[in-house]
This record gives sequence, structure tokens and C-alpha cells, in this order.
Amino acid sequence: MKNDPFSISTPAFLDRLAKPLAARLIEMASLIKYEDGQMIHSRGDTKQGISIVRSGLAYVGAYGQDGSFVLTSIFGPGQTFGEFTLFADLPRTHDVTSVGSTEIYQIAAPHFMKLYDSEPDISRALLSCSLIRTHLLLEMMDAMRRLPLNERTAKILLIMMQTAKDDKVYECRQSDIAFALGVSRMSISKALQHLSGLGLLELGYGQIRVPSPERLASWVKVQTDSF
Amino acid sequence: MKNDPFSISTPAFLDRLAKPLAARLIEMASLIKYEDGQMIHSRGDTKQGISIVRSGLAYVGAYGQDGSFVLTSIFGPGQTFGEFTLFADLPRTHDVTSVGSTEIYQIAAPHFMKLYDSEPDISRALLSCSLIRTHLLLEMMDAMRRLPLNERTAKILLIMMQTAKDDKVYECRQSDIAFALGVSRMSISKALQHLSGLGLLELGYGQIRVPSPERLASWVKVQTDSF
DNA sequence: TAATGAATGTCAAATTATTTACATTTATAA
DNA sequence: TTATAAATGTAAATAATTTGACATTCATTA
Repeated sequence: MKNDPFSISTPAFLDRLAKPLAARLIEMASLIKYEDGQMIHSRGDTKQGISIVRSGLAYVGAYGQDGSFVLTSIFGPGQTFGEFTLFADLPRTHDVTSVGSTEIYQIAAPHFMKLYDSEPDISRALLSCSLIRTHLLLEMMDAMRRLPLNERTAKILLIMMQTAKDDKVYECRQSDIAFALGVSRMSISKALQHLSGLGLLELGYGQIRVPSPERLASWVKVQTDSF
Repeated sequence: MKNDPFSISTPAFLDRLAKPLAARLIEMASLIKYEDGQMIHSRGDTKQGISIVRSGLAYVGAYGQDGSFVLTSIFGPGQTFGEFTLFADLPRTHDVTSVGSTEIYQIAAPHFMKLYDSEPDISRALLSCSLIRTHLLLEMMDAMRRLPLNERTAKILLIMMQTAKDDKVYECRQSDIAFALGVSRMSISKALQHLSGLGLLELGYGQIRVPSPERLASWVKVQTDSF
């Protein structure tokens, strides 16, 4: 899976810190390198600390007994995970593995909390990321609960596109969208074709072009408001 | 709607502060009283500030053009909302209305941020609430995407029950659960009856008894792991 | 430039969920 | 203690979604 709604649009924690502060934070971190597919954290671990992705990707999820992996979130450069262990005081609830060659800054709880307490900007950045994430999750959840598949698809597409590199071309496989929405690839295929038939988007191989995100958004809005 | 998964299990911000600090926070707040159904905040408002429920309930959602209200979250005593305006620096994304006679502490951004910067415990409490909330949302989302209705129903029930007053009796209407899961009341009724048939729960008028939450949880686990 | 694998498109049967319209049960208030 | 409203239960018809089995298109690399 290349894409996932949870990785998208979640702001990068590190980018929200002023350069000097970010530097101080990095200074106290140990940089750890992982090959593809290595375990970064395991479910049940009680060691507290925060992790920041320097390069590569971290997949957060849970391994089933049969070895399958259920993906929950994806974090890329600048994004952070593990705050949960610091502030909720619970063992890790997920397994985290590297995808591709990945570098992670690890900061143990005591070090991090010391800086945290003296620099309010850190908590502001963390809160900002967390709250934006919550907001996106609520939006997605709402779409999943209330909207028919066509509208739901359009909405998710808009959410996912918010931080696409190219404004109008979103690179993803239909099966990624299907998983994100919890429906089959078939259903998504149909929904995308429906939207395509309305001229709201153009389907390609591994990509979706949205000629006018504004038009798609206003279509969603019109449809949505009638429910 | 009496119950909602979003109101449940979200810890109360105020309870996570030491008494003296909570008192200082309350001191700088204005206590505002609302009758049933009054508007507390409107979507689009740019005035920044945080709100803490003293008594009553605050419904967060959005009014459609036709006057219908789509519920997103419910907050009760001790819970807080509006942090989004402080840390994400965006206009309000939702309408907030009172349900029943409701008292809300309102604290304007400048006052609050001053205390915030000098007392790291405030950000800790906020982060803790926000992160737990994120975690619950991810769990719910995962259930919605991956599990068949019977399992999904059981799982949501477990999540919703986590902070029920009585450990084993959960007071709610089946239609609340239906809305929370985004399915029809009929489907939920069937799912609940299925679970009831397995002896995992007992259905009553406006309530659901779970004789052994552990047994329900382990049933969910067994079912879940086979996907 | 074939050959291969990955992604998408199509179809019908089977499953699952919704809708509609009532019936029944339970709580609340007159 | 009735009435009344609220919540739950039942069942059949309809709609939406999934499944599985292929066909087709596109990209990659041998």
C-alpha cells in the first residue's frame, strides 16, 4: 500500500517548530537506521519515548496471529509517533515497522519531557498535529457513516489530495482508496467511474486527475447538504 | 440522541489537572449559562478561545441548509472543546449548541495561552485527552472498515462501554448505536440479537447488559484475528 | 520489444444491508 | 390505571455490496 488517508494531511511535527528549537530536539535524539521491514516498536512495549521520522516511512498497525498486518497509520519525514506513550501513560498499542530504508530519531521520555516543560512551543506543535489529525479523522468518519459511496469516495479523495504533491494529480491505486474506505475495489471502481462520467475526474493507471478540485468540492457539498 | 461514541471514553480535561491548577483556570474564565438548544459557537467564527463544560451537554456538529443537525461529538462536564481554534489557527469548523440547561466556562485565547505557557501540566492534560481521543477514533475507524457488522457491533459496544457508569449495563438506544456505526436500526437490531443468541449480551428496553465484558472481548478477538 | 506483473474493467451470482410497514413491548405522564 | 409515546421486534421486497473469475490495459525490465 503506497497511500493511506492517515498519512496524508497530517502535518509534520518537525516543520511546525522553529529551526533552532528543532535543532535542539534533534541534538538530544539518537538516530537509528532500519532496513526495510524491520520492527521499530512492538505492541506491549512499556518503554516510553517519542520517535520522529528523518527519512523513509514508518507503518503503524498490528500483526494478527496469522502474520497479517493491519495498517492504521503511515508516518513520513518530519512526522512523529509514540507521543501516546508519553502522555497517556499506556504501553504501546501498535506495532511499528520500517518501509524501505528508514531513519528514525528516538528520544527517551525523560530527555524529551525536560525540553517539553521548558519550551511551550513543543507542546503547541504536538497539539496542533494531534488536533488536526482528530479533525480529519472526524471528517472521514462522518463521511463513512453518512454519505453514499459516490459522495464518500469524492470526499475522501478531496481529503487525501490536500497534500498531494501535484495539486490536480493524485497518485494512488484504486485498491488503496478501497481499503481506506473499507469497501471492495469493485465498488470504488464503480464510484470513480460514476464521478468520471460526471466530468469531475479523469482516471488513469495508478493515478487520478482532478481537473478542478473546487468543482469536485462543490459537487460534494451540494450532494451532502441534501442528506 | 442520548449517547454517542465520541462523548464516551473521552477523558475529562478538567479532571486531569491538579485541583489548584484547575481552580486557577476556572478563575480566569467567564461562566456562561445557556438554555436548552442555544447556540454556543457558530461555524466560521474566528474568535479564539477554549470552552469547558461545567454542567449540561454541548453538541458539536453542523447544521445543514434544511435545518437538520449532523452530530459529530458530545461533550459533558469537565470536557473541553475549542482547542482547535487555539492551536490550529483556523475558524470554527462546527456549530456547538447546548442540550438542556448548560453552563460553560469560556476562556479567551490570550488569557488561556498565558497560563498555558507557564504551566506545562495544562498542555499535558490537553495532549492526553486529544491523544486518547485519536486512539479511540482509530479503533472505531478500523472496526468500521474491516469487521462484519456483528463483530463491529460488539467492538463498538466494548468501546462505548469503557466508561459506562455501571460496568455491565450500558444505557442506550439501539438507534444510537446504529447512528454511531452508520447503519440502519434494523441491521443493528439483528446484530444485537445475534450476539444475544450467542449469550454474549442481554437486550433490554433502552439498555444492553453485558454479563461478561471479558467474554465479549475475547469473542471479538477470536473473530477479528481470523480476518 | 517481448514478456511479465501490476492495475483496472466487466460480469453474474451470492451475500449483506436497507426500506417499509406493522406488531409488540416497555416506560412515562395524564 | 389508562393513554400515549418511545423503543424494540418481525418480515418481505428492494437495493447495495461483495466475491470470484476473467479480460484488458498499462508500465517495467529482461
